[in-house]
Amino acid sequence: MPPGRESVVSTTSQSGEVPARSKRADALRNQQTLLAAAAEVFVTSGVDAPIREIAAKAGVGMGTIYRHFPTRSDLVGAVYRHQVEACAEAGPSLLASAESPLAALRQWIDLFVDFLVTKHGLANALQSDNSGFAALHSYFLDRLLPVCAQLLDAAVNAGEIRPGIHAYELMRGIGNLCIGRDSDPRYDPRRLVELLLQGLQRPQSS
Amino acid sequence: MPPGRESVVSTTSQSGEVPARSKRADALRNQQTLLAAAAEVFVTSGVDAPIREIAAKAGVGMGTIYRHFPTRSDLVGAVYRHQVEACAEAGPSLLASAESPLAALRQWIDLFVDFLVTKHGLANALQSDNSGFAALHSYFLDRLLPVCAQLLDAAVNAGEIRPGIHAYELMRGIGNLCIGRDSDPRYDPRRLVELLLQGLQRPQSS
Amino acid sequence: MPPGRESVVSTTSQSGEVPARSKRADALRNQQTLLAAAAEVFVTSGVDAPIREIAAKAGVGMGTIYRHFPTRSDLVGAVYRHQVEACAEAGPSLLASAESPLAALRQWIDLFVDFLVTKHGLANALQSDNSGFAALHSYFLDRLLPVCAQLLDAAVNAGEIRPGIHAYELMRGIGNLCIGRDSDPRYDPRRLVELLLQGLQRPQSS
Amino acid sequence: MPPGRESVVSTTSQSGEVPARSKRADALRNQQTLLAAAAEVFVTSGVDAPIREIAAKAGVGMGTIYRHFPTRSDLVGAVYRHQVEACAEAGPSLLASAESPLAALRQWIDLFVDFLVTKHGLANALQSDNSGFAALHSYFLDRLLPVCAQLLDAAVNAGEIRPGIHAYELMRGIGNLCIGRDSDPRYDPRRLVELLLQGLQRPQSS
DNA sequence: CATGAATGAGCGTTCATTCAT
DNA sequence: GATGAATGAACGCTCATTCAT
Repeated sequence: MPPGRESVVSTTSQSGEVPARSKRADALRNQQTLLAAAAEVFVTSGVDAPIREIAAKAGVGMGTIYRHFPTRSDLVGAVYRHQVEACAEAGPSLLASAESPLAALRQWIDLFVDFLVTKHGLANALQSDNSGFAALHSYFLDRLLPVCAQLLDAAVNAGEIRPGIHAYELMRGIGNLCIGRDSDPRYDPRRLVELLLQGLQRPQSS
Repeated sequence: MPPGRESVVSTTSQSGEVPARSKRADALRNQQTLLAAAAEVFVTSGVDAPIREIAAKAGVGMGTIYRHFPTRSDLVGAVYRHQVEACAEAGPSLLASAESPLAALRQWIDLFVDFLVTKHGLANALQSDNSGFAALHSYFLDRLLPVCAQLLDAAVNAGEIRPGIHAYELMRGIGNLCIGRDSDPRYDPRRLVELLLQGLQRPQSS
Repeated sequence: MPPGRESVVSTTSQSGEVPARSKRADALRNQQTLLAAAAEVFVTSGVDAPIREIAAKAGVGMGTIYRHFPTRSDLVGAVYRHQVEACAEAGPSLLASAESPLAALRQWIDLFVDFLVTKHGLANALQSDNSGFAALHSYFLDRLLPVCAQLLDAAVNAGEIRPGIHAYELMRGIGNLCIGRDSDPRYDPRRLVELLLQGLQRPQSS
Repeated sequence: MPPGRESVVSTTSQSGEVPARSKRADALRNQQTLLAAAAEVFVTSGVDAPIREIAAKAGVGMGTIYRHFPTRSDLVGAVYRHQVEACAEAGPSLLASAESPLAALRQWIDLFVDFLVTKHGLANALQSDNSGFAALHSYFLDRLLPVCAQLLDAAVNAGEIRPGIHAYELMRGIGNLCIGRDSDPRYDPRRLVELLLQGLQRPQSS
């Protein structure tokens, strides 16, 4: 039978699984090669890069990619899963360690932006209406939205920022701000994201 | 089926038009038809709509479009030129009439956002790395950047907003915020743009 | 680039239509080339032949085929239209000229079989559940079913054959009998079709 | 292509196997599972079903199927062997028990049609020019042709039907008539097969 | 000048078949 | 032997762009 096809969400498996089948070793190595290649291609050609290109870069057949990642977003999801996880996990711990909820939020957003800006076209894909990315979109939201919401709430409760903005809106705003040809010296997403944050801060007039 | 319509040549149109300079008139009317059609198509199918679709709507051949607008962005630019002009011209007059430079800036940005959000996919196109839109990008910048910069400077000089942001960055930020599936109830670009503005007003914080 | 495709041909064109647009001439010639090529390919590779193969044989791009015949069955239909028409038109005239309705039916079926057996895979396609052939199926039925029904009715009314069989069933039966690798010496569709006819004839016991 | 692999006909099959070598038991059980799975899949997806699907249903690897049944038709043949056998064996006994050779033939054909129409796509496959089915074709013919011929001869000798049709032709005709989308209410293969039979009975007409 | 027929690169996707484990 | 991962040919289809008419 097919081993597991639990796609996007949680292949991870950090529990010390025994490789049920030695076959797995090969396949796993292959997966790694694949993910590495895909990551590389994504950087240069964006997440919309032709499957063929990724396959070529990885030195495998296209079929192999389809086998491991039936959907493009499965692939994208897998490529960035670690970073998404890291981002998600960073939320609570930042909240615990930072000197204030707002500081935590700011640091977390920094991670998030880091993530987005280094991945060519990823932010773009997050808002694409392309159905192929539906799963990816969901995955991101499912995983990160609660984290962002928690940080936001904490900052609101601490009176550091005004209420009224939803985590979804904030994340998408940040995502959008990170869209664009990488490293245009005239446009620094971070500066704009920071403005957003300052716009959220307490005392405001009109 | 093709209703056999074959046989001799066609002697072309010798109805004795004596268009003094009808050439010119014709061409102009054609352009108008074209622009109207394109505008219409852009609304429904976005600015990436197939050339064919536009040509069909206009009732002209694709070649005609290519002749008048060698590049897709030439076409898009032409279609929205009026509005871009209006936006550009509104800058100085708002500055003159508004109660403060910041108010003028805010109103101007509102116009700009209006423009972007109502044009399906336009904001998207503005940041696309698709080479076909390079000229469009330039056009927008050439025309609107100085206006925005002027408003920005005025507001800075009036002490209403902090210095340090460049008009380019602001415009692109706003442009990016306007990207997205139209009218997702959970995401309102204006709210985020407003945050950006508020972020600019703060007397300095971090 | 296209080598030379400026063959000769003339397409005759008996009605003295003025060619609305000289363009038409080219396109028409192309259509002819296309139909000829398709016909040829259909013979050797069946009506399921890859579009590419047909395009190659015709010396045109695939797009050209798609333009002229958006659907595969459009192409097949076009290729065989003449023959279908001939078959359809033969019905009434055979009925008028043959010595009896049954004789007419028999002769008509002969034409029909002629048509089917010479077209590799056509009979097959007619019963395929492949959605691409839906239109083809309809076309055949629309055109030939009434003709067959008329002949059938006449023979029934003349008391030459028993009632009870529908034209659709008969046609499909004949179509099915004509399926198969062409010219297997051990299998002659005509013989079986003739048996079918004899089975229909009047006096029958059990 | 694969050299000679004409296994189709007689893959062992003795019933009372003593699994002297447990290997054997395993392999056999495997075969059974395989055949059961294939049969099931054939019903739902036709005999052209992807190998993968069958392998999945059987819970084995595709390689295993290829080992046991190098050719698709080997598999199809194996799946339906029992029924083919039953059909083959029914011939002589029907001949012995029926009230007349013709009655026997009719009943036998009924069995044959039963067999064909209940197997999704089987009739179709029997005449397919797909090389993968060549062996299947042979197998059917080898096994059933003599039976049919015997029945036919008997009926001819009894004066019940006209001579002149060969068993091969009759069988293929019947096979063809059974091709088609299952259970189209407008087309009943049996009715046409019956016509064929009646056509054979006539004391000579045309 | 306008037209739109033609081109063909490019993409996603499927699946028979092979072969390392 | 059994497995199923890998391969890649093959196909349908779309559309930007060119160019003969």
